[in-house]
Amino acid sequence: MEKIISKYKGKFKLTPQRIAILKFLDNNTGHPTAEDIYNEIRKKYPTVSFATVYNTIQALKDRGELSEVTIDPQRKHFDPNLRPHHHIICTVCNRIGDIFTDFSAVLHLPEEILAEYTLTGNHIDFYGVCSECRTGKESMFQQ
Amino acid sequence: MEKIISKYKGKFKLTPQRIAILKFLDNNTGHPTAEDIYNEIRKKYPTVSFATVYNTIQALKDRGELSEVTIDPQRKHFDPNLRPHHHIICTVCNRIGDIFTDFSAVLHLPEEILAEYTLTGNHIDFYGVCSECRTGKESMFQQ
DNA sequence: TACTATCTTGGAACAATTCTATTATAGAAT
DNA sequence: ATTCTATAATAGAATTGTTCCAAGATAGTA
Ligand SMILES: [Mn+2]
Ligand SMILES: [Mn+2]
Ligand SMILES: [Zn+2]
Ligand SMILES: [Zn+2]
Repeated sequence: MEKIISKYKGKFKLTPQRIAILKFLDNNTGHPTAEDIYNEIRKKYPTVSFATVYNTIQALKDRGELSEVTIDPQRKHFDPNLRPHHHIICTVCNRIGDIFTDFSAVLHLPEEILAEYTLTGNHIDFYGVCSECRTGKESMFQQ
Repeated sequence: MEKIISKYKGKFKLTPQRIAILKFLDNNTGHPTAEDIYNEIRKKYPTVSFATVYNTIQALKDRGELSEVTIDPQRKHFDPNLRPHHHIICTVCNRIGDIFTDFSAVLHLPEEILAEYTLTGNHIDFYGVCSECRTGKESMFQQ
């Protein structure tokens, strides 16, 4: 927490609302939506507005400290972890988990694709069912 | 086209609007949005409504004949090709290309992930710059 | 302590999508 | 061919997620 404050000192105004947002996002691996952030901050600052949440998200994205995760067709999720990584989505509860393996070396693309595109990156969405969602219904997911 | 009509015969009502939509989607590799479909159908049926486009999309999804591509944070794209495949997005023009390589065998996940999830699938988004977007500015993309 | 650039806020605006009530029609039954 | 009815098309309202805006508040500096 002290680290958060010192990190942003002099870079952008640290208001109580922003500090609460930064605190919530710090090491947050839950891929929260704007609404998730809003609901959390509202606990401590009941009058916080969605505009503040979106403004802060935008400020952090502009500073390259937050990324947008496009997995959920309904809403945007955000990720404070900027280390390149992949995701795994539980198809039952929709929770998004992180996978820190670099697969670039094994993702050999066909020549025709390499001829047409200059590659810059890749992102994998794995799909599965998490252990919590399997509990009590193991049989449903056994092959 | 005849094939389309016979394929749907007796399964769902073939209206002129739906036939136009099916025709547009048949073998369409352009990953159109609802608006793309609407604009195309409107050429022939100027009074077609967005509701008809969305209704038909939904009917096709329900019948498992159209899938939704969640890549663009702004809007949904649709894909009539149900064969599992991956995508490559040009980061300049945002066009979405198809990649029909199955990487499952080389995507070895860490034990802790395999312990937590029952895997069911994967989808890769590759990023790059297409040849058209490179034209005249090759230098920008050379390493 | 005062100043001001920046931030917060509520609500309006917006864009994509879904819903609703009404009218029209494809395809089946006669 | 004509009638019938379940299903589809339509216009527009409603909903949802997100962005914009104008006014008042405040963090950080002087
Ligand atoms: Mn992540
Ligand atoms: Mn595709
Ligand atoms: Zn789950
Ligand atoms: Zn391009």
